[in-house]
Amino acid sequence: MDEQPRLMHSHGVGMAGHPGLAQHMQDGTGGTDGEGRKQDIGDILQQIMTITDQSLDEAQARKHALNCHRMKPALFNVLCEIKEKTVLSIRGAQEEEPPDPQLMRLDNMLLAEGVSGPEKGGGSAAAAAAAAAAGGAGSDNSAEHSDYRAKLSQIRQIYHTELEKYEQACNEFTTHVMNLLREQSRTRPISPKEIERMVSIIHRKFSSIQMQLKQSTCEAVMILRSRFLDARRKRRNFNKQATEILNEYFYSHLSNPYPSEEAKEELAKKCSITVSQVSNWFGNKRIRYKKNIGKFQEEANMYAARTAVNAASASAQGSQANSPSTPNSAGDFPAPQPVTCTANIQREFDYFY
DNA sequence: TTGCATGATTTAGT
DNA sequence: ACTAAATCATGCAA
Repeated sequence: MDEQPRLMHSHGVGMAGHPGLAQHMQDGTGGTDGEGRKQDIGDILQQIMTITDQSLDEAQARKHALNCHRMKPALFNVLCEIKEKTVLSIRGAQEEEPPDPQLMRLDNMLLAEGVSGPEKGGGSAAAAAAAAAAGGAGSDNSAEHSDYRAKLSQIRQIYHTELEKYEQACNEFTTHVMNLLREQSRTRPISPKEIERMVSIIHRKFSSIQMQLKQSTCEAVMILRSRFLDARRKRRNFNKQATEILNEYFYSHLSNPYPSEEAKEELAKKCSITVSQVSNWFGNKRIRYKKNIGKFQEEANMYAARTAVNAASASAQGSQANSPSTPNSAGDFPAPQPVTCTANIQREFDYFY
C-alpha cells in the first residue's frame, strides 16, 4: 500500500528535481561523435550519483508548493472539465449496463444446484431434489448419490476457491489502481468521478472473468448430473413385489388397463415408486402386451388365476371381491393355467382395442 | 460378450 | 394432459 506512492514520489522527484537530466539524454543521443556521447553519459551518471537526500527534499518541497498554489484547484477543475468533455464522454455513454441476463441465469442455476448457496444444507437438499426428480425408488438413494454429492462438493469447493481468488485479485488490483490514480491526481487532472469510473470498469472486467468461472462450473455440474442422475443411466428394475402388484392390476383390468389418478397413486404407494413411474410402467406394459400378446400369455394366465383365487377367498371370507388390485401378500402360490381364462382376458383386451 | 428385458424419455397425435 | 409408439440406455442372465 505504501510501496506504490513512494515509488511514484521518487519518480516524480527525478523529473522535477533534475529537469536537466532529460535534456542531457536527448542531447546525448543526438550527438554523433562517440567521445562526446561517452562524456554525456558520464555526466548523466555523475548527476545520478549526486542526487542527494537534500535534492530529493528540495523537489518534494517544490512539488508541495505547486500543490498548494492558490490557482491549483481551479486549474485542476478546468483540466478535468476539458478531459470530461473529450475522452470520458465516450466512456460515459456505455456506463449504465443492465444486469447481464446470462450471468443471472448462471447465478440462478448455481444457486439451484447448491453450488453457490449456503454450505451443506443447500447442496444435499438440491441433491435430494434432483434424486426425487430422477424418480429414484428410494431404496439405495443415499448410497447412490454419495458419490455424486462428493463430486458436487468438490466442484463447489473449487468454485469457491477460485471465486475468492478472483475477488481478492480484483480488490487488490482496484486498490492498486485507486492509489495510483489518487497519487496521479495530484499532478494530473484525474477527478474522483473518473477514479470511480475506472473502478467500475475494472469490476466489469473481473466480473466477465467470473462469468467464465461460473459458466465452466455450470458445465461441470451439468456433466456430473447427466453422469450420475440421468434416470436412464441409473435405471433399476423395480423389485419383484412391485412388479407383481403392477401386473396384478394390469391383468385384472385388461379390459381397461388405464388406472385412474387415484389408482395410480395407490399403486405408487404400494410399490414405493412415483406416480409417473406407475404411468411409465403401464404405458410400457400396454404397448408391449399389445405388440406380442402371445409372449405374455403365460403371465396373463398366472395373474388371472391368482386374481380368481383372491376373489374366491375374499368372497369366502364375506368381504367384497371388487378389489382385484389388492395383491396376494403370499408371494408365490402354484398357478394353474386356466386356458379359458386367458381367452377371456384376451377377448376383453381385444374389445378394448 | 451378447441378446433380451425393462424403465425412462422423446415424439406426435388427440 | 394423456397416450401410443419409437427409441434410448441400462440390467442381467446365458
